[in-house]
Amino acid sequence: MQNPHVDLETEKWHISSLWGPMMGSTFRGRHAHFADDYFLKLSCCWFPGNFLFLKVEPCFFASFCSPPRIKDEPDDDGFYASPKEDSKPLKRPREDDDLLVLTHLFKGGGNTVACSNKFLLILQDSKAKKVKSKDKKVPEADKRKKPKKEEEQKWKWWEEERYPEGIKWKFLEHKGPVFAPPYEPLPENVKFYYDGKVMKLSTKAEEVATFFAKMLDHEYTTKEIFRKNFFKDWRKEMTSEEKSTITNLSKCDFTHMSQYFKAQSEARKQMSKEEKQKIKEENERLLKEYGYCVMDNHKERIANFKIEPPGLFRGRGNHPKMGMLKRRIMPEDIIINCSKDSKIPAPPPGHKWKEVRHDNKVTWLVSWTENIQGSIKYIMLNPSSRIKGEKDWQKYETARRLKKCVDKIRNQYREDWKSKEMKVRQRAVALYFIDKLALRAGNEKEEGETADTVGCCSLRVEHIKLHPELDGQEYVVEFDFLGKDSIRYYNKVPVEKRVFKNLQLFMENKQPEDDLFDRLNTSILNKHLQDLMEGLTAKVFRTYNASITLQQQLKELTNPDDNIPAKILSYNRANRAVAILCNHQRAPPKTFEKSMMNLQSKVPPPAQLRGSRAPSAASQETVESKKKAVQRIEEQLMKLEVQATDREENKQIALGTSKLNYLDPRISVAWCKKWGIPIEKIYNKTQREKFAWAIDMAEEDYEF
DNA sequence: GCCAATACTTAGGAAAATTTAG
DNA sequence: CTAAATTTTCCTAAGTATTGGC
Repeated sequence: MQNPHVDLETEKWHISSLWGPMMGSTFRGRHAHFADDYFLKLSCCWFPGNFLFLKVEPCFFASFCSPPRIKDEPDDDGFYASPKEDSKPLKRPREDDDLLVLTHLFKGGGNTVACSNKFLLILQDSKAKKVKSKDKKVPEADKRKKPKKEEEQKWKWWEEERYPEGIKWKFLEHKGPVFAPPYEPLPENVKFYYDGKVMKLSTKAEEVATFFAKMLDHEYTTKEIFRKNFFKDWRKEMTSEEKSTITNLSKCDFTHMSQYFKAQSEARKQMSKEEKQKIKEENERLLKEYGYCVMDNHKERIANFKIEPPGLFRGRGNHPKMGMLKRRIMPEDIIINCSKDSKIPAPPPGHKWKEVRHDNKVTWLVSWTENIQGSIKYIMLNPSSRIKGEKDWQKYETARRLKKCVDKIRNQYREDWKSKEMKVRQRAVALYFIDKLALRAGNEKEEGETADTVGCCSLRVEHIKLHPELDGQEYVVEFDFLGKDSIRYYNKVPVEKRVFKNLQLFMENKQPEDDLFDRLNTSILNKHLQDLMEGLTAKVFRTYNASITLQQQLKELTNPDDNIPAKILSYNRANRAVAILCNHQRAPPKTFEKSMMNLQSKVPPPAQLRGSRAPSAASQETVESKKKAVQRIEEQLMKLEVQATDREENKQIALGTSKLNYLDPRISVAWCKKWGIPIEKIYNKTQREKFAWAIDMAEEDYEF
């Protein structure tokens, strides 16, 4: 189908016999009954440029989904099959070259703009826009109902066949990134002082100075490294006169600038409703125009379509580069990735892209090189997109394959503790830590380029202490190190004697700053894991242990007799067990104590409960209503107590990270179905979008 | 085997939005 | 209504893992 102009004549009989149901009830559904054994899938979506497409695609009813493909993943492995289909599941073909796609205007015989082989038959007509704008106005009156239509139109990519290994898409079109707004010079009356005297800065120097001024309240602007890095980079932006005048950061007075920004942000808060509305609308317009792309016939949300604005770099923890200037990204820095046959995004007037490439082996739309670490940054799709969702699903399938062989692997590494080879022993002990404690792999990092943090393979002697006996336990290892994001990992763990002895051996004749596993790195470890199971890497253990823990904990903690809030507390506790395992911490909220007090004060005093109990003399009706009142209050009390407990236990623990990245969502979905918990109690809107695949496919008997 | 480059996932905190309390 | 509390979203840093060239 190379010819982009599709002759519709031959298809006419399809259309005419379809038209009635299509415009009628079946328009709202996904499948139109066309003949006894034949269905047409209808779907509709908006494209940039404001066209509504209605897509018509033949399909067999029983053709449901395929599991995510992992190289040679056995087919018997935990995929979801349609309940209607027990024998070999037919895979619904990917929407592809020979699709027939029509706008709803076809009937009217609009202006035909047939499109490329893989794409669409577009019928462009002013009516399309009319319908669109009408649609847009409706929500004003009917905002609450709006989601219904959208929900029904959601594309179930998980019911479709996957692409061959390595190919990420066939068609990709987008509008390019949104750049940071240009610098707006300060008003004349906002002054910068050097050595007590007013000094007018050049625009470039002033811009960088504002970055510092905006951070003045932060503790890190007092740090030696921050100030040194900042000052060095700031001077690069100065004119030669400025450079010769401004030689000492301590003589710089940014306070006036800082006050100005505070006033600005205060003013922003005080803005009228209309002004706020205007800003909101502008953001929505931006999102609508740049926030989506078309990837393989579907409009998909982009995660980060805005280019990171310039500013001062502040890494996490004790970062050697804190305070450095993160430079402004220009179109000339940008590499665009899209299809050859797509409309290539235009660079801003007077500018050029660094490069436009057409690489469908990668998922990113835009990339640039950042100047602090020299690393590449990408614009990619939202977690709700097919390309991210498929990968996520696959991740959990890999973890489930590990479940099947984890016992074997555990036996293996226990054997390896006795190996003659030092390398093998180190590998086995490291793997034991990764498995038991859910430690991260621990790649090597370039010294002096980043904060000093470690993972398993990069642990140093100074990070552990060995206690032959501690608090009545034998062979205790005390871990104390900074992990990812400089979050402290502190744990005292009793280990098996062999592990303990091995650790003693590894530490012999070493300095505190020497590597604990000097014969090991992540690449050696992962190569070994690859031999044990296809697709196995160190991080799969984290996923596996997190998910299996959630499943076990849910089984253990859920009390069938509990009401919904109590069951949710159990869920959160199971989630919490995982977060603790993965060491997902957070700074306790600033208002924690106070909000805890507030909660306590809301608990109705016991007197209220007792007082509600009616004396026996009361009429039957009164007794009943009083009883109900008591019940209501008790329920309320219970809810508050549960809430208080939950919050207290959660003080320093972040549940979000594990929920989003480590827990197979099908476990949660199944649990909700089993106990009649609405999914909204567990997942918010974003999370439901990300996990749409799991919500759609998992039944209550799902086993991880 | 080693290194640099690349691509992609995971992470906590800040800011914005929404909800609740007063 | 306003303000405070809480939740959600945004932001982008910081990890993991693979690959390809030597």
